[in-house]
Formats: sequence, structure tokens, C-alpha cells
Amino acid sequence: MSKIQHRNLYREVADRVRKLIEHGELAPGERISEKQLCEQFGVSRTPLREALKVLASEGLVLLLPNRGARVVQLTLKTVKDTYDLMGALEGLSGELACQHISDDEIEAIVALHERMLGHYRNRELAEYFEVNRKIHESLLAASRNEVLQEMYNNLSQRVKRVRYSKKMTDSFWRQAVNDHENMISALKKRDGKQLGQILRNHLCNKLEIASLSDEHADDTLPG
Amino acid sequence: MSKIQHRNLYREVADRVRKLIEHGELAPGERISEKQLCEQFGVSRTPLREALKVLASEGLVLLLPNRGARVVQLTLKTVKDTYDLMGALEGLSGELACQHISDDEIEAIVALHERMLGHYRNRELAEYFEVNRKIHESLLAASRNEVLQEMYNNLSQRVKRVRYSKKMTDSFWRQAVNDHENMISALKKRDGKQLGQILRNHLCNKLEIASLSDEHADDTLPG
DNA sequence: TGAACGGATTTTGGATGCATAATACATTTG
DNA sequence: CAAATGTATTATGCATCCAAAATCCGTTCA
Repeated sequence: MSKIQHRNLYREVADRVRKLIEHGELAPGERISEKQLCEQFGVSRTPLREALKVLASEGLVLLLPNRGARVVQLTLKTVKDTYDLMGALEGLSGELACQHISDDEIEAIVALHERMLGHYRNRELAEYFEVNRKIHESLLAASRNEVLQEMYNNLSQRVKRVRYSKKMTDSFWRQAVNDHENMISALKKRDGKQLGQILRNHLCNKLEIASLSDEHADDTLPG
Repeated sequence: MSKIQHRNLYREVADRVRKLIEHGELAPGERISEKQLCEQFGVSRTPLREALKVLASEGLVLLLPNRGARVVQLTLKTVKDTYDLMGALEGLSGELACQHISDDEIEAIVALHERMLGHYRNRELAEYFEVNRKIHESLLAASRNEVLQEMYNNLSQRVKRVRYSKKMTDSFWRQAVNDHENMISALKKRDGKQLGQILRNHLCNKLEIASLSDEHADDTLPG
């Protein structure tokens, strides 16, 4: 039987607000009305307010004393900075993964890689991204560093919104696939230094993609 | 005149609990009694509980549903992992700093470096660490990446407790100073790649220091 | 006409109250 | 005597309440 989930209301609420933000139902910069959300969720203000505190320290929400909460409005600079950080974290995950990864895990990643190549050849963007995500996730898991994973997930959550709107030019896509070829080769050799270096630069590409597609939506916030 | 501090109670409380944890007045693994802290601070449970939520998502406190809060008990593994992460972040800060740092800032860091060397020669450990911290802080600031700074500060806060108990062997100390010499040289050349690489490894030394002095205190927690 | 003032309304921050889950402890029972 | 059970106590989770701050809005006055 499955473990009883002792989930508190504030966690539940935090999860749901996170999703609202992620899917844009709470727009960037939008004021978050406690009253409205309380009614929407059917909870009192206490758990909602606790949830907002959590979301604030996760960087998703801005809390202005006596003036309520707003959805954090990402600036282009912040997104760029976040991608830089994620690049460094991916780099570390690659280095560590080479130290700890099992043969089976490598095999699994190689299999994912093959699948990804298929999607690339068929120009199936959504499927490509999904498998791509799984590869990076597998490396992160193979790093055996939970603090790293926690931090990466947090950053990833922050920029999820803009990631949704990314576009992929042909040359970027080819470059990304090329990176992946090199990654696999480094991984097979368990060459941490090299894998780390590839990964540190790899996400920088994604960054440029994001910056291209989001120039319009961002820069709207002071800062 | 100074800016009016619109500080909420829960922030104040969070700061104070953070300090209690940092200075060991709340011991690792210790149960945090809401009632007791409320009385100690003279506040009601609401702001205290909000503060605990924040501290939990900062990784300082563990919240067990219906079973109260405990101070996170760091395992040796977690400390190691955290240092690895901080190394990666320092590496990034070095790379970015080389892109953005001004001549004045470099000068200031070089000055700090000279001061640090003095403390090294005089074997003034506390002063050495203080100046050392300032150097790394300056680099972090020069990275112009606020997300990076936020993350680094968070991680740093988590391991502050164990940092207090670190010991410095002569050979480690010499190695650290040697790293710093190379850092300064890379910084003057604004060689981001090199500075990044030095910094990524630099903190690993500190890690070993921590692991030496904390073997006894940690490993006491499941996980 | 528009900037400034002031009261009414809304919203936030913090304290308190109440139901329920967890813990402690005494009692029972094998 | 130890394990198990039941009860009393305590702590937690959530809702509600109240005071203070911010916002809204109509009026006044330059």
C-alpha cells in the first residue's frame, strides 16, 4: 500500500499557486489577492500566507510589506543570470556524474540520446525537448548530489515560464545536438572535466534562445 | 537619513532564529518548540510559524507535518555536496567577474590580497579568514549576477556552523595562498576561464578541512 | 482644471481560539 | 516484568478576529 501523505494545506496551496504562476494564470507582475485566492482554493488566509512566504523564498513571488504579494516579473537580465547559473550547475553535475554513474545508467542515457536523435531527424520539437530534459535529469541524478539537484530544480522552476516560449532555430538546434554527441562521448569515457566543460557551455545556447523570444515580454519591470 | 525599515515580524523572527542556529544555541537535530520561542521573542505563533516556513525552504530547518520543526542536522555528505556546489558557483563568479570587473575593483582586490598575505605570514588565522572572505565576496559582487549571489549566500549560510569549526593545517593553508596568487594573476589578465578553474578547485580544499574537523559531530543523522 | 487633502473602505499583519493529531504517562494484561 | 492499551496532556494546523496600514474616492482649494 502507498504511504499516507501527510500533506499540509500550505504545501498544497504553494503547489497550486506555483502551477498558476507557471502556466501564466497569474501573470508576471500581477498582484496576488489573498482574498481572491482564499476563496478560489476554499482555505483561510493562514495557509495561503504561509505558502506565499515559501514561494517568496523560492524566488517566484515578491512580498511587499503591508502591500501584498506580486508574481515576480523576470527581467531579461535575471533570466540570463539564471541560465548562467544553471549552466554552472549542469557542468558540476557532469563532472560528478562521471565519478559516480553506473554502466547501466550510462546505457540508459545513451538510449535516450538515440531516441533524441530520432526526434531531431524527424523535427519533433516537443518530443525532442522531453527526451532532452530526461537526459539532463539523468545526469543530475547520477551526480548523487542532492543539494545540487534541489538548487537546480529551484532555478529551473523560476524560469519555466519563459522556457515555454522558446523557439529553436535550425542552427541552434544543430549545435545543441552536436553538444550532445560530445557529451555522450565524454560520458562513455567518464571524462568529467570534458563533460563538465561541454555542459557549462551547452546551456548558454538555450539562454540565447530564451533571450531571442522573450525580449518583448520582459524588460517591462524596473530592475 | 536612513531608509525606513518596513520590516515584518516574521523576517525579524527568521533572522533571529537563523542566528540561534548559526551560533549553535539551537543545536543540530534539536526540536524547535513553537511555544518556547514565542515566549522568548515575545511574539505570537503566527509570525514564528511563517518564519519557520521560510527557514525550511532555506534548508536550515526541517518541518515535520504535525510533528513540529527541527534544526537540520547536516551530514558529512551534505556538507561535502554543499562545498562542491559552492565551488562551482565560485568558479562561475570568477568567469563572470573577469567580464565585468572594473580596474578599480581589481585594484581593491589586489590590496585585499596583499593584506591577506600579511596575515598569512603572521599566522593570524582569524584575520586571514576575514580578508579571504572579503576577496571572495568582491569577486561575487563583480560577477554582477544577483541570482548567483543569492544562491551562494544561501549555501554559505547552511554550512556556516561547520565552517566555524574548521581547522587549518599548514599545507592546506599554503595551498590556499598559492591558489590566491594564481587567482590574482588570472584576474589581472581578466582570464575568466583560468580564474574560473582555479576557483572551482579552490574551495575543494576547504571542503577537506571541514571533513576533517567534523567527522565526529556529523554522521549522527540518518541519511 | 488639477493638485492636495481627508474620510471611508479594503487589505495586511499579528494575536487568539478551537479542533485534531501526536506525545507522555499511567494502567492493565499476558 | 514487559508489552500493550487507554487516557490525559500538549502541540500543531487552520480559521477567525482585531488593529493598523494602504488604497480608493469624493471634495476642497489654489
